[in-house]
Amino acid sequence: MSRTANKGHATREAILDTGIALAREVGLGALTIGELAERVGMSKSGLFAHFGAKEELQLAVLRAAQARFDENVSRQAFLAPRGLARLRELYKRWLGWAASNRQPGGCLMLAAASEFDDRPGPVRDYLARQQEGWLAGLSRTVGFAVEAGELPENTDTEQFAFELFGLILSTHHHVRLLQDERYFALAQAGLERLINAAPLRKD
Amino acid sequence: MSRTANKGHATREAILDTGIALAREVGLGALTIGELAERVGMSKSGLFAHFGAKEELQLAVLRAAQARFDENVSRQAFLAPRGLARLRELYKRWLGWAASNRQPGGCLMLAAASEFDDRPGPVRDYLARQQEGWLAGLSRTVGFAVEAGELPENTDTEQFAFELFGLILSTHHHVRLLQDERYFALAQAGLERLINAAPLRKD
DNA sequence: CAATAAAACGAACGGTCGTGCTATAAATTG
DNA sequence: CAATTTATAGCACGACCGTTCGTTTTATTG
Repeated sequence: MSRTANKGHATREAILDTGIALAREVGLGALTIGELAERVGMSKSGLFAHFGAKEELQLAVLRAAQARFDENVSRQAFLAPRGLARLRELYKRWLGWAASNRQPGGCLMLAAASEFDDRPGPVRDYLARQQEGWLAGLSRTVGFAVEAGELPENTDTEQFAFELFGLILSTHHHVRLLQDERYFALAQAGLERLINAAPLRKD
Repeated sequence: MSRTANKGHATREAILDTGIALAREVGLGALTIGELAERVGMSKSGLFAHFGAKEELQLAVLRAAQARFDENVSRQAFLAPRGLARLRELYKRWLGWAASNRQPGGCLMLAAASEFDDRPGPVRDYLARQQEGWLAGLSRTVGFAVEAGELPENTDTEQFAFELFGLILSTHHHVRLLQDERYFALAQAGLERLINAAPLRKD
């Protein structure tokens, strides 16, 4: 028996697919097994058996969402050459992912982080670890632009990444809450200002 | 009978006080009447009678939190003279309010906005209207610094406010999720960069 | 095809949810 | 103090929660 070709794996994938969508709508904490089972078209207990606990379902949904993010944002952006080109591509795809109003719910990871940042446990731990990794990757991407001579030698890459993250968050917040796509232009202007007046190390 | 000296008003205030704290911990959507009643020390139905509906309780909690925010941030900052002094004071108090790890839960309005930005209804409407007002006030505060000659004449005040908001959000996100107060320094550096390299209007 | 393992189901559990209703206790008023 | 309004409590409701368990259906294997 191959590891991926069994029935269980297939339905599990379908559950996670719908689970991501549902969690986006109601929040990861408010995701309920009954509602999810109904959307998938199976019984509550049948679905439950795949995870054994609500928390495991939440973690599985987060991991699945993370995988989709990596595919659509990180991996695609890494096809662009190191430097500003890659940074711009990453920012563009990240913005589209996080703040797109196309489908309801915005970015699941951002919403979950806001929801769980005060609830100790595996979910919070997962989100924190993932955030650390993402921030480190961002700094590295900025660093490549420095190495390429496209940003000042003494650019503070961590500060740059921190502010870049703020631009994404502000766009996410305003686009989603105020339903005004005009804020995408401000996000773009913010990136250009970061590039043209990059934060420098103090030393 | 005076309007404020009756018993009902007093307990209602106590309920909202505890309600803010509880909503910070579990989220506004997950705030339950039973748990809140227990914390306040009264019966579920007794508490419920004050609001008549869960949604009214949520709105009342939000309004109460808003009032506290206005007192501690806006009103205090407006004691400083117009210009960069007021802007810095506002930023400092805002940061302290939103990202302080002193008491659990962070900023209720930010958390609620993230939670309800996809759930149409009175709560969402309230948050959106409040956000519009706050953003307009921010722009005005930046504008005073322009009028005072402390920022370039053609400063884009909306862009400035948008990016300022991003710095707060990024600090909130990182301080709360990663439990690292080091990010307050990045927030400060971000403000200085905004002031020293302010975004300019394109025209 | 038969034997076996995996997956899904249905019913039930103790709890908690928001929300009525009715009665009692407390505060306010004349 | 008595009358009356206001605030609180108690109880019950239907609905849904996460979880368990035994059974039945469906896949996989030899």
